[in-house]
Amino acid sequence: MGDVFQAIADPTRRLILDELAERDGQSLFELCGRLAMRHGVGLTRQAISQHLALLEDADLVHSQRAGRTKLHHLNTRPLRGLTDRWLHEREE
Amino acid sequence: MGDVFQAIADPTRRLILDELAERDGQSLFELCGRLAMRHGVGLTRQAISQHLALLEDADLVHSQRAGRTKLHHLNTRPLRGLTDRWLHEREE
DNA sequence: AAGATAGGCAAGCCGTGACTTGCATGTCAA
DNA sequence: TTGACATGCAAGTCACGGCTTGCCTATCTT
Repeated sequence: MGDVFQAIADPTRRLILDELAERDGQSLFELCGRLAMRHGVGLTRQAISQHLALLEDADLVHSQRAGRTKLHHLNTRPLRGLTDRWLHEREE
Repeated sequence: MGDVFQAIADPTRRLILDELAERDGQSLFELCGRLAMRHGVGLTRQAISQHLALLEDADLVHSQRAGRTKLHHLNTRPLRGLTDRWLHEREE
């Protein structure tokens, strides 16, 4: 299981999470298109694919195959309480 | 101003934040010692110093000079609501 | 003033991460 | 079955990040 902190360290990966938060269950091609149109991302399909693999490894994205396409779903559970480790200390 | 996500991506920097959360206002030498003793960090003083500079650049650490020593203080404000960007979308 | 202490600056090494290119695999339509 | 479409795999390039080494500056003590 990959490191969540490292997964969200990359700006492109944060944009991917943004996109999935707005429209869940997108395919790889769909994501490439929308990232290019709406966020000015000029990356290759493979680049996005590798980012998705890393996000999956960090359990931030779940995938589900549907024929020859692969739908990607956002999983926000690893994000909940991520920073509590430091915020809670200040409340005492 | 540096990127907060990138700042907390490094495990050593997260340990530094842990240390400052537990005991605020430590000097560089103090941090080096406690990181070595309590967390098994075997890094040079310069390495820790560079991590601190990056944390300061991300506004996660404030520093204050006291004579020839420099005290470091944790600033958790940039951490508050860091992940709301994705968590809020799911609540609608 | 001189030595010791706390920290800063700069250059260099080295591994890793981001990205591309090229080819292979699998699935759907005609 | 054949061609087009969606994705996966692997190798290679390239730049950046983390770390070290060496030297310099500033402050306190005696």
